Amino acid sequence: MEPSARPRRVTIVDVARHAGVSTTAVSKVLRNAYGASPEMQTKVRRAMAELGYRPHAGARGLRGQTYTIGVMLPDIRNPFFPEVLDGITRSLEDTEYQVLLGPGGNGEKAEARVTEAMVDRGMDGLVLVAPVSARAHLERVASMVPTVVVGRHGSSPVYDTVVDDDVEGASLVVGHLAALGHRRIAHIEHHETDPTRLAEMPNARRADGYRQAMRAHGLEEWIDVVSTSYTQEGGYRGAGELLSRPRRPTAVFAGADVVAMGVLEALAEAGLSVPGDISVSGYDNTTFAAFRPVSLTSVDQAGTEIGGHAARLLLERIADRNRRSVQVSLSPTLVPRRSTARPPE
Amino acid sequence: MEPSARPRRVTIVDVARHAGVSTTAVSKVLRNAYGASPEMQTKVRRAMAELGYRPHAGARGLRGQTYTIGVMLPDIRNPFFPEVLDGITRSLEDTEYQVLLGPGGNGEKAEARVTEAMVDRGMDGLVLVAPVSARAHLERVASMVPTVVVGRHGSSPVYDTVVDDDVEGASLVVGHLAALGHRRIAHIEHHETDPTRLAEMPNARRADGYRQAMRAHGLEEWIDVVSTSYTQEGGYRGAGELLSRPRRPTAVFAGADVVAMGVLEALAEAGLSVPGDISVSGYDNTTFAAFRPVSLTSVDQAGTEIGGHAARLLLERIADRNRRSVQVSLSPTLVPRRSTARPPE
DNA sequence: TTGAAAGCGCTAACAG
DNA sequence: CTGTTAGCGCTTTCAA
Repeated sequence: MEPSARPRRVTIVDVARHAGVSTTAVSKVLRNAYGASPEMQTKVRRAMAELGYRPHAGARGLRGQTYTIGVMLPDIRNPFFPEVLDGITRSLEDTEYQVLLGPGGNGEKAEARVTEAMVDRGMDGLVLVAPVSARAHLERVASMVPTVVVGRHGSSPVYDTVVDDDVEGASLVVGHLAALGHRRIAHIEHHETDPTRLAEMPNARRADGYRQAMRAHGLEEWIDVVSTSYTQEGGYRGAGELLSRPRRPTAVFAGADVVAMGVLEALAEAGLSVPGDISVSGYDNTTFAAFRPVSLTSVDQAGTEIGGHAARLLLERIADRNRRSVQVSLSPTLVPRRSTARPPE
Repeated sequence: MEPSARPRRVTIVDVARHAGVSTTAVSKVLRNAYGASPEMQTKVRRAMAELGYRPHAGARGLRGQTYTIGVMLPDIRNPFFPEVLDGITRSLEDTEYQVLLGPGGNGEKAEARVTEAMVDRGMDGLVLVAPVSARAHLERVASMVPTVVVGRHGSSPVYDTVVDDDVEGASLVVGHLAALGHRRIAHIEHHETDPTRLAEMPNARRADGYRQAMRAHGLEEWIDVVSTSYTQEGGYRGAGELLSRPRRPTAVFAGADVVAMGVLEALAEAGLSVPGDISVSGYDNTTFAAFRPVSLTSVDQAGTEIGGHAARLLLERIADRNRRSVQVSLSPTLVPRRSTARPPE
């Protein structure tokens, strides 16, 4: 292993020479393009194999495609996103496309940097997962490269969307708690100020769904929403606020599993038992929700399927850039666990 | 937003014409290369800004660099890796380099696909996190592009390594449990067959460290290692096996936090309390280890620093490809929580 | 069906 | 310090 041994890459020219054909021929075989006889095909393929040829994606991208799909994840830490990613990679593993991830970093600037970088690298298509960027930016990106937006409501003519029905998810939780006999059901939401995002972000939909469901169950007088953030700390603060109410809620619907963890922390400190004194539900059905000591009731979003749909839509759009935009909405399911039970007498 | 409005990209030629200079001049400014007067600089920069010019990474890569760093993560789900990633991106956010992730997918074939893809895309440097591939493959990759391997012991002349001292980590756990009064301390390890990997993989080091520490504490007669896998299910099976021993251990050192979750599951089913009946320790100090209902004693690996070192080493190696390889080893710390306590009388 | 030649956007080597 | 020129590896006309 000589550190200085840096052999020149095998190029299409080498393959052509080795096979005794033109570079054009090699290119055609490479792309499965029309106009290469079976004998030509086998000849070229043999040469490629013998030389260990690998096409240079950057060079291909200069004229054609890079065979690269970029996936922007806002937060690698959120255990829900890997599911989506799995769905995407699985749908793409039998294609020539390679998936590369961009760390979105939860902020408009970080997202802009990553999306620009992906465009600059000539990616053939983009999947943006739960982006927080302004819609104008999303549309600008989508106007340059085929794009599918995941986990954000609202439709655009230039990109496709895949979402899970957050209103329904919230309704499942409220329904579950109401059926157990709870009336004083509170909700902790992620605070959102930006007016355009307000309608499109899942967190806002969950809060809306909560309100709607409470009304549907005749519990409007108990509607109680605390605005913090979708973090453990947000859950902790939110729970603190709820515990200071004159009439405490008997159930807390946290907008995300991490939020629920903060709630559990606060309840434990206050000496309250779950679900004995208070029931708690999360959202996302993340890995740790299933862990024995946690056992958190949550809403499952079928991440794999979301990713699968996103990949399919993207391939379609790459094939036909002018086709009409599509919106896919999937239904969540409730996963009841030991953190929810009948309210105390 | 016309779906069909696809304006031609602004190129270096446009910038040159707009600024009234040569393309070479623009290229020099772009790269902060030597040989451009201050006036030239400002003129060109203005033109770039006015036209909204963005360099095409693929085209740049054809002659020079792509300004892209590829990071291969074996398993996005493992909450330890995001830490490493943070360290990398943070060290790189003030540079021109963009970080893109490749989903390694935990398998030699998947890893090969991703590393090849990164090489094909002309990436300037690679960080391979906890790769399972054969060393020969790692060296082949490293011989083509500057590479840093993270979380794998053993040194190579062609790539740098950054590891956390797993032997010491295991020793911390055993020391902690021994100090609490435990003697019958068992360990659940990840089963490893491949002989070359055996010496290099962190899991093997942890098991070794466990054995060494047990001896150092005069507890060799209680050495008890169960080989399963670093998964929740592996922990469940491992615990089941340990519970069937004639003399049950009073403490279980799981080689990873997920493994510990499986252990907790099995103990709960057996009606045993933690830490009342049995103490449990994990490894990695993942996010959920800190969650209130979990509160798992674990070993923290300073992932951010690991990532930071990896990025630094990579930049150094990109600057000087023939410099001697470097091995960095960091020290772990123990994070005691409520899952460990004195053994029952 | 095949191949020659031009060119994608940029950098490097070289002259001026 | 500046500009001209020749590629990088591939795809795409366009003739043959």
